[in-house]
Amino acid sequence: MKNRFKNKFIVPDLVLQEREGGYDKGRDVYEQILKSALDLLIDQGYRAVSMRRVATASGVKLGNLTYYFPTKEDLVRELLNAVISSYEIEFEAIVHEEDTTAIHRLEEICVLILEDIGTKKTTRFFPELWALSNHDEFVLERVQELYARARHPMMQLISEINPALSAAQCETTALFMSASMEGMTIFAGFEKPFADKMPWLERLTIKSFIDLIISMTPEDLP
Amino acid sequence: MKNRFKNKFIVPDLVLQEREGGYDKGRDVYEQILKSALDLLIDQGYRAVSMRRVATASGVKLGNLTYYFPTKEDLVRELLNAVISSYEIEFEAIVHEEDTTAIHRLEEICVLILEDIGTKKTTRFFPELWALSNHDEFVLERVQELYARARHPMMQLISEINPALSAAQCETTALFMSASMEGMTIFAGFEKPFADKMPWLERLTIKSFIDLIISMTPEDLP
DNA sequence: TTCTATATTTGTCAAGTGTCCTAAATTGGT
DNA sequence: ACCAATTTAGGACACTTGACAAATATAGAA
Repeated sequence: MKNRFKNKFIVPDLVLQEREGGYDKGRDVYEQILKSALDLLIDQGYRAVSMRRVATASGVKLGNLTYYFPTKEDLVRELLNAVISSYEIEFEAIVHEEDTTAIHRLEEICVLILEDIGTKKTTRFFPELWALSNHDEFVLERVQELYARARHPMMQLISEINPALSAAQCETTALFMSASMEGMTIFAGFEKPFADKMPWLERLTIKSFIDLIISMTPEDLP
Repeated sequence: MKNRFKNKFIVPDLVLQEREGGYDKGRDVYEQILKSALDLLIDQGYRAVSMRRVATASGVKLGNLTYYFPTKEDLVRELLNAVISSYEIEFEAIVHEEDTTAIHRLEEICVLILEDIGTKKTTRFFPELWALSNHDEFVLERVQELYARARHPMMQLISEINPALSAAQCETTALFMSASMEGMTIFAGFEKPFADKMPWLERLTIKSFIDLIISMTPEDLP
């Protein structure tokens, strides 16, 4: 339990891959640019993410911004990569906690995901990704890769809870669970109309997921 | 069953409220503009919906477009209204089918929603709405109003299946179900990586929903 | 036909967009 | 202090955007 809190504070909003050359100041500015771009995206949406706005928001001149990110596409891709990486690291941290029963761990994962959905960052960021992914192959692949990594620990636990299920069946079940939880972003995410109902949605989610996994027979799925 | 097909063909993509004055040709152009704007939104995303693109796509001069829609906001609001209205009409049609058991009707509603999610129009349109609703109060309210209408028939059937549940409990359960299904847009929607898995997601959805409703006790929710 | 409401065209405006280029300033190791 | 690599600043280009105005054309009832 303490670890969860720890993770929430340790994992930053952005995780950037180290550059090769460059001075120290350059890396600071690089990070500040992405941070400002993320703030802009979260607070005002993708429309507000223009080279000039990112420049002024990060206290950098436009010409200098194009030095770090020659094209807007470069900027956006690096931003998405950095943000998505932060989630991947967060999930990685959960996988390495092995203390209680499979059911309890699965419950913990669901709670963590659903509480993350209530976050401003997640509520604002992911719908933008979903919209972008409809017309941008790169975004689609990157997002689906993230979700695939999130499903992985769930699959293992599902298999552990109900060993009668095949790998494919566990995969489909994890997909169902993940999709089911993501959908709550729109209704009970940050400042959404049913944000106050999230605790009850969590209970329903866990109850129905556990019941489903336990009661599922190999005949229910191929 | 035949009615479902019938509805799919009868309900148009756009439902526009009748104007007061104006010539016949004016109404045709008005409709053509919204149709082109929708195509643009679906095929290329919200970024592509500019006054000029809509004008050329609909074969109308820019000046003439601003005659029908003085501002872009007017155009977008009318477009959303027209599209969302079409879904509301679709749901209205389902409510008035009263033939079989409550469980069977609930299953039918879920199947219809999930199959609609596989549609190109729905897969492309709603994520744009979700993203817009994060920074546009009008869009948020309009979308939530649509979902509220969609939950209404579900609530009634839930109450019929498990009469022990209170109205608030039915409401929360319907919210859970709706959110759960909407989330599948991102994974198994039109041309999404798991679009071929949709039939199995449907089975899991229905099984888990029915099991949840039946097994739920008044102590599970407030 | 005549006439008015309706529809259409053409052109313009200021503001914003992404991208590029060149010169200057700064950094940090030698 | 020197110097090359790195960072910054400023300006410019071609283009798109939303909004507006004035002139013209068309519809359809009188």
